Amino acid sequence: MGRRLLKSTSLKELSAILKLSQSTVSRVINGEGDKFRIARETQKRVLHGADVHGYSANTVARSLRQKRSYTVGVIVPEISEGYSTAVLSGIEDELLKDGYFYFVVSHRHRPDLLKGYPRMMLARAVEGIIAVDTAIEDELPVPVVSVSGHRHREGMVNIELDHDQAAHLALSHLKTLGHHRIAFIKGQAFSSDTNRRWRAIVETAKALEIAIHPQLVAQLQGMDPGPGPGMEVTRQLLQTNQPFTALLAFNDVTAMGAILALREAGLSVPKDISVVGFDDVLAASTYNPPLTTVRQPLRNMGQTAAATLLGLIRDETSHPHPAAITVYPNLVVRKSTAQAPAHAPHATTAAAV
Amino acid sequence: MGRRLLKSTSLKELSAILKLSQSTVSRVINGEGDKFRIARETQKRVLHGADVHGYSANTVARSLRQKRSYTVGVIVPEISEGYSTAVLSGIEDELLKDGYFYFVVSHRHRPDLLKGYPRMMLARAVEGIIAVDTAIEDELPVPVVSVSGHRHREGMVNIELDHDQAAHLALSHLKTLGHHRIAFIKGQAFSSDTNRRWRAIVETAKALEIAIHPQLVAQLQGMDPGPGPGMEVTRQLLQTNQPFTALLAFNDVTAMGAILALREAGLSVPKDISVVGFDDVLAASTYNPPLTTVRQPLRNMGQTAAATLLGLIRDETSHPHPAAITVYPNLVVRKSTAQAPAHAPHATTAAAV
DNA sequence: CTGAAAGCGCTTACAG
DNA sequence: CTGAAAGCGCTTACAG
Repeated sequence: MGRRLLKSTSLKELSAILKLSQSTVSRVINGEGDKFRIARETQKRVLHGADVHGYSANTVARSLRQKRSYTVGVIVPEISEGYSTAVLSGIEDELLKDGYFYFVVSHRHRPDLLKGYPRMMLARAVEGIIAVDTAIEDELPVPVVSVSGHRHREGMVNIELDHDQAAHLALSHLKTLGHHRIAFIKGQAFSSDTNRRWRAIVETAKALEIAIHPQLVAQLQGMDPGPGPGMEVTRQLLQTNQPFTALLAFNDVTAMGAILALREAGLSVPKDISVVGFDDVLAASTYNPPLTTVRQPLRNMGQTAAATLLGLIRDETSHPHPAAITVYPNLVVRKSTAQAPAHAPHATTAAAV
Repeated sequence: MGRRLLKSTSLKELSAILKLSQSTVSRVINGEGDKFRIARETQKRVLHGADVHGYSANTVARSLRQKRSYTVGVIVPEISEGYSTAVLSGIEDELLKDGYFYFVVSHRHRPDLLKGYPRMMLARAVEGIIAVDTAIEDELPVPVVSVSGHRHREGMVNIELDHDQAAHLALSHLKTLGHHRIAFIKGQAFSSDTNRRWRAIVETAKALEIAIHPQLVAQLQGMDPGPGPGMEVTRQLLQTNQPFTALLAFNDVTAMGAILALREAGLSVPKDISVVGFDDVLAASTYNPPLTTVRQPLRNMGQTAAATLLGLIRDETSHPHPAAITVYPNLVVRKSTAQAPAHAPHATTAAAV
């Protein structure tokens, strides 16, 4: 008999049973009994009655009246992917312990969804939004916290990695190992980290006196969140015949794709070419070879984002908030990097390894 | 100035502007203009006005009135893990195109959360629940669809893999390659697939005349969703000194852990030992070696679960529903399996590869 | 074809 | 200390 919602006792019914007004019952249920100096005896009766009749307030009605939903929206590029899900899991930790729930939506870089989802979430009365690696264009009437967003805007705080330090970690590691000719794979244009990170690399390279050869700089194309684009672009890098002994990838998944392409060309990682990833997703440590990577504290970034958002939601007085909260990377050295070979290797004909 | 919700145009305001009643505007907005034979001209005006003033119905008010929330709850063991996220992404596909949103919670096998989350979601007025690889104990007042749940219960439908076919795919592949001594890694006791899958393996092995050696059967321990437990248990398998040439892992992540342990023991995959995984998570194809695995159509399972749940929610008359919907696996042959060696190899001292 | 009005289940000024 | 009543923003019988 298709009933939709649990037909539970209503406030009206419960107060009728208890012969009290809805106001009184409501106040007790919400823990405001003492505040309104409701007789202890009455409070006991109410609590007991609620228990016996299985009463709990209808959150939809409450939301409508209070104009609060205890719900936030989270928008991510893609749900089945290491980066977003690590952040999500941090968000969940923080939100649920404060009684908040969240909706997740993934836009997959489709412009219509990017535009529409924030509105849809707003129509769902979310009290705030967390945008993970996605730029929110519209000005929103609720606080938004973005993780790696890089769009500074009034009332929006950004959780971001210290990209300068990240670049320094990666490049000085490579320099120490004797690498001079380093190839770079930049992120797709739509990824909000792409520009910021590349700028940090350029500056750090200058500071460390590492030359960046334009022919050794490539950029990821297409929306595929898998290793495909990294593989593709590495093949192209190889075809230019510009020698290099190390490769710095935009992220771990790309690094994995690069390794695949390198191996396909008969090159060994790390013996011939060292590869450095970025993120430290779960799969990085079990990859073969295990990836040397710049670790982003993704889960922690999620927790920070959620805690910050909750703070903004609660903060009625809207002090000026920090525009950004910086988190720090660290270098995880594993097996995909090694001492530079004496001579830069050349791709041979494809050979299985 | 802590305002919580978008102070957007209300129905009242919009109808005042258009000089129409709320009823008329509401009907047009909800696509019932023709049904109520509202003049086409009027409909145009309404739609245009809504567009101009950015009106969209407050879903909280609508929910309260209709007693529907257009929201479902999804409960998963772990959010940052390949299996759940693949299913989630299928769920999202299906739900959002029908205007439903979903809450996600992950219980991490904590009994208090397993018990509490369904209730919390109910208080949030979810119209149904999808349980991914988790057994729901309580009888719920809303439809429940479970993905790999294996708890048949009144009014609950289970999306499940054809485990017999899965076992057949894996074992006959191995048999064809000449493997006779096969090691098995069963899932953790808490995973709902564990028993069902193992039973299928035992029966299929009998049918194919493949002997199962008790000493070559191990089981995953602990909650760690990563490759650790697989590695651990493979080391133990190796220590028994029982020869084997192939290993069938409970899932891909475990297979990756097993390969790590095998390599650590100086064994080559697939030359010495063939390894078969299960699931075909994203990382399986880029692993080294790329994993031969029994593919579960995870995303499709998520879509099916969502579509089924939506059907149950809509179906006022509650016909008897099928208790289970079966989906089919297929074998993805990659590089972690090969012809069995003439003699079962022995682990040597650890050697880096 | 369109509208006036009730009511979903709460919370919260306002009053006493 | 407690209650009567308004109102959150919709949808939907009911009426014409």
